Amino acid sequence: MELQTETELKIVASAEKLFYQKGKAGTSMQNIADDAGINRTLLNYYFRTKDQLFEAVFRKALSGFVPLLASMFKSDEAFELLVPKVIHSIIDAMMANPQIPIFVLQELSSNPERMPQVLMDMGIDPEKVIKKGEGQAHFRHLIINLFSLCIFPFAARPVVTGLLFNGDNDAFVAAMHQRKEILPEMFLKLMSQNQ
Amino acid sequence: MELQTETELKIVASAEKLFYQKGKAGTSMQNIADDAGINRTLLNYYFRTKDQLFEAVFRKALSGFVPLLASMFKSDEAFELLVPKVIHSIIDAMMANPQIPIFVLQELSSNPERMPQVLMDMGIDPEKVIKKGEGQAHFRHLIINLFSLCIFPFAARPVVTGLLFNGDNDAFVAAMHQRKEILPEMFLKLMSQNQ
DNA sequence: AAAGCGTTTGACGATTATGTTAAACGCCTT
DNA sequence: AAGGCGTTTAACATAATCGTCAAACGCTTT
Repeated sequence: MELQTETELKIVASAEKLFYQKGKAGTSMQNIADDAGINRTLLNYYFRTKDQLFEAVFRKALSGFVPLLASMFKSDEAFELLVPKVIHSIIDAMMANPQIPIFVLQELSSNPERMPQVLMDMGIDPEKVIKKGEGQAHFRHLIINLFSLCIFPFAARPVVTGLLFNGDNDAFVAAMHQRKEILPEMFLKLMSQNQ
Repeated sequence: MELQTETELKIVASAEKLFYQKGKAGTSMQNIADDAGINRTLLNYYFRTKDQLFEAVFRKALSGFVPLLASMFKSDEAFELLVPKVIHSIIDAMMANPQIPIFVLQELSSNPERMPQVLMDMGIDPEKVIKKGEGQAHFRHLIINLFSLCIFPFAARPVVTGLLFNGDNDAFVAAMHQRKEILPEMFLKLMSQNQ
């Protein structure tokens, strides 16, 4: 890995901000350059093409979650102990970067052919994931539930805030903090249904 | 409402398909015209501008869910009776149009200032929604849970399919059908935790 | 057959986006 | 002070996008 120059960092920061907000096609190289306060040609100097710049941003966005997923599927801990930790980690990650889920999901939805590569990068073997859950009834649904409950509120943030919190963003944030404490209990209840 | 000509219907169909897939900025008028097999100028003839065409598509996308949400918040039925029905309706709606959640959420995330207008269109008064749930502990979290559990799997479809179903789309669909039966029970368990 | 009307088409103009190139700049080394 | 190297800049070439307009088309009405 090469050392990153200051301009390079500014570029990535602005590119993240704008790509997250308006998407790849909705953001021009000029937009990014303006936001970073630099000449547009510098983007090409450092990243060659828009595609490559986007790729860098996309990979960085993924890199924040890969360890979370990976730890989940590689750990030897029992589900009951693992779940509360995972919930905390995921929600904390979401609070830090609330725009990432929509960004990543939209990109993967547009280009689902990316998935195999993404799984590779994550170092996750789907076969093993499935094997790990063979003991637990409705294993797949439980995994889906776990991530749904943690991630969706952020993906649907404007709707949730508008509908349930009267547009009050602070209230939303507070609720998400509270959620970290409530969810594990709820989730374990939900797991036990078929035993 | 005016009667819709055949070309108009073709335009909307192609616009939906492409906007859903690649977003507003990622889709050109030419793309839509090509997909519809017509001359590009016709898009302007029928919808004046790209913005207006997009608006038509966005509203139509919303219109599929508005009644679901509205019925949820307007019904007099007890939560316990309402929930299973709502779960069925939402998942059925998702199966019919799996791309809509990402599309709508991405648009609302990019332009959250749309929310008030959207709520207006839905004929929903947030104040009343909140009042309705005052009796139930963690009311807001339960609402969030309900929609998370139903909608998120579709928003994250490529990830879910890749990670849990080995890329087998039919398996995903089957699991979502199964989910309609499983979720109500799970959810009601989850609700009862604080009583 | 001519006129009229809504629909469709091709061509145009203005704007914007991307990537390349060659020159300018700044700084460090010799 | 001169040369060298990485960085930054301005200008250019190419292609794509969007909206408009006037002409062509097709079908019905007179």
